[in-house]
Amino acid sequence: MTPPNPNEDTTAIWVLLNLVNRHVVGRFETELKRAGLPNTRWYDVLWALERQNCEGLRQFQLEELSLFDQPNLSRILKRMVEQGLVTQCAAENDGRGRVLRITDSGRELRTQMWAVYGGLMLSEIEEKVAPEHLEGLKNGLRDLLPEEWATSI
Amino acid sequence: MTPPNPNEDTTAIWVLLNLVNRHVVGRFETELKRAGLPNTRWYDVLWALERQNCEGLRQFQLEELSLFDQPNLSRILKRMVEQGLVTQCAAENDGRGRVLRITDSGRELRTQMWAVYGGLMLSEIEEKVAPEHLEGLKNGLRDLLPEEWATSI
DNA sequence: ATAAACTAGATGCATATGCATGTATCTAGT
DNA sequence: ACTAGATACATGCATATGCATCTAGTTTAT
Repeated sequence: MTPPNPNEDTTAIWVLLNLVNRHVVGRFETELKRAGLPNTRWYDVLWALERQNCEGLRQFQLEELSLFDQPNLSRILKRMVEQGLVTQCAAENDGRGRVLRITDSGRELRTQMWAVYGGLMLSEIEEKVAPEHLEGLKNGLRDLLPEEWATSI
Repeated sequence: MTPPNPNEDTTAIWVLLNLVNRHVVGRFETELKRAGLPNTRWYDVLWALERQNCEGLRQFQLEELSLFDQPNLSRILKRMVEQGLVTQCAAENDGRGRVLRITDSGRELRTQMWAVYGGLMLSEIEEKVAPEHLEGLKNGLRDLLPEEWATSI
């Protein structure tokens, strides 16, 4: 009837995943907010667009790269456009589509954010994980993703 | 000015943590919802209370064990009480306090949920993590938590 | 004994998220 | 050319979350 019970390691990992996510993401959000900066999701958008430079990204492509679902991304972008961080132009060969590009002001904001964001990656991750756990952590996390995703990281 | 850049491993771990959390937690929520059951947070509350049996837990103690912040827990409990899963009695020696206990109906729901929840722990975690990554994953995740927390898992 | 500081928990409000649906455009089959 | 179905994106709505604040009760210091 009920499935066999998960073992201790499995339980520990599930609990740890939840705690770690809450704690680490929480630290990022708190510090960004304290610095008067937008949250990590905005950073991800800015960075994804900055990497594309002037070529830009279609909205559905950005969606695949980000953790947003489609309606949510749509709204976030609206606000980012309002704040002049991102431009949204009609796509050339698809009347439905929008091409997204980062603006200079968006680039500037991302750089500002990186000072905090990058610093947190150092202090909350790089300095914390013991070298002997590094590979296992990285590969173990990859194991947890569907194969389509894991290969790209 | 800007801090030194995090290395590749650090970046990979940060990205993976986010992806894994979204994917794995998402699977749990989806499957629970599909089965017409409440979400993982409710499960955590029920399980924490069931382990205490008739002794019960104060609300602030439950808060420490759970991922809720205080106002949010307060509201969740209200709904769980309304649905007869949990009782909230005045604490004996503290006029401000409430003692929480799980009801029979709460126990029953938790058991039902476990059929899905435990099964997902097996299929999404136990079957996925390669044995050689297990220790590194577990300990690496522990490394990421503040010391006060990590010892108890 | 009493005021100040603290703790437990509740509530209001602004924002975020998830999901269903809507609209416009595109593609394919006939 | 025309219709059926798919795709890109937007919007509405119900719920969840985070944060500030409120109330009631408790502890501490004088």
